[in-house]
Amino acid sequence: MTTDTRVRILIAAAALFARKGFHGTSTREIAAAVDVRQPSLFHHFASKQAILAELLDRDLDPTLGRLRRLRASTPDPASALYAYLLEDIAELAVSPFDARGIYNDEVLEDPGLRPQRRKRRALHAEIRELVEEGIESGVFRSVDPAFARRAISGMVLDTIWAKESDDAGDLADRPRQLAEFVLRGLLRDPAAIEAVRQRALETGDR
Amino acid sequence: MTTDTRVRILIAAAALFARKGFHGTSTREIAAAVDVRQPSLFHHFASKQAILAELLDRDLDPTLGRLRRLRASTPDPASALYAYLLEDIAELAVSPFDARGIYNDEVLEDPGLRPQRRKRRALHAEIRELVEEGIESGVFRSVDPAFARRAISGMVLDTIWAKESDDAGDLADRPRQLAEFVLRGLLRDPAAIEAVRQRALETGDR
DNA sequence: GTCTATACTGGGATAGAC
DNA sequence: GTCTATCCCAGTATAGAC
Repeated sequence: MTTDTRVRILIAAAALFARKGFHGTSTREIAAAVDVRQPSLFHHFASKQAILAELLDRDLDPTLGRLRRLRASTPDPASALYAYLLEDIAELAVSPFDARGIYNDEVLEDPGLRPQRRKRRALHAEIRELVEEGIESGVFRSVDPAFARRAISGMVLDTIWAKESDDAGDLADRPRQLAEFVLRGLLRDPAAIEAVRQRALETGDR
Repeated sequence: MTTDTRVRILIAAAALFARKGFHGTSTREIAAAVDVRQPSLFHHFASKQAILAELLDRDLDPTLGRLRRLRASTPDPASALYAYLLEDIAELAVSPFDARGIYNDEVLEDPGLRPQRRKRRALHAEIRELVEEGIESGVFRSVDPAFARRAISGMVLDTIWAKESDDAGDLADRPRQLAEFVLRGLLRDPAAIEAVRQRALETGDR
């Protein structure tokens, strides 16, 4: 018994969205990739947009959950951020759904994707709060939290684009590299990074 | 005498591409924004893609030029990178052409945009080399240069997205914040950042 | 250099049989 | 749950008058 057609549609659509964008991908292409006829898609999803909505949900929901859990269980904002970045990048790397095409902000603008847009905002707010906590407690430099949040999102996004790029480098080490880079940019005392990583790994492992 | 229609098309198209993406923007919308009929566009540009191509050229050519000039005139890679980031972000902020929509990699894949794709690769290569030089000379930590290049691109891209966002923070200070963040992530000795900034400003000012 | 009219294509989605 | 057939619209681009 092969994988659920519904899931195969999601996987194929995600891959195509990543390569050609949402608008640049036709339902016919998705259908061809799944090896069904184009109208069959509409038995599983009400619309092309509904496919995207489910992809977004399947990425945003667990990500938001992870971050909130980490924030609750890890008092130190620096370690929480470090652990979040590790987990997020690692998760993106192993997910069957290629996330590279679903966060082009243009597409999230559509009124039909309001719930997803709200979740994404919530995620951004959580990260931003984490940065603010770090600044208030004095561990982070006093950067503009909005800027830091954007820088982090941009790096994460662009890092996952490296999935199959030619100049990808050592992919397995990417989560750590990213977390390290971000924390170094934020920490008032970069030497503290060893301790931060240590605490982050402790919380992550249990 | 109002601005050249050709230029007004470029400005309007860039703004729409930024908001809705290339595929998500129709030539009708562009025409409406310029207040001409849709077929009139084709007097100025051979195709919709040609509009995008020119936008890319107008951004890539000067950017690549600036970076190469800086590399030639600034022996210290750390300062060169700092100066480049300052200039690049500042330039993006004042450009009449909104650059946010033109670098969705999906769209650069089209065979018709090969020249632009090549230029972009060249730009990436230059940045990567800058990072490599910094590592070889011992000023930068030994990060994966491909990763660093991606992180930088991602941050720049996402930073310009902040142009009119609600949580934009202090926009005027963004170039410095970005350059500082990146250099802190790279420098082996973060305390050296003062000297790096100093040298960068000297080269930039003349 | 801009217009109107229109050709042509491809895309999303539905109807209804099996 | 998948198929064939088909509708309908939106999109790019061209022709040719002014």
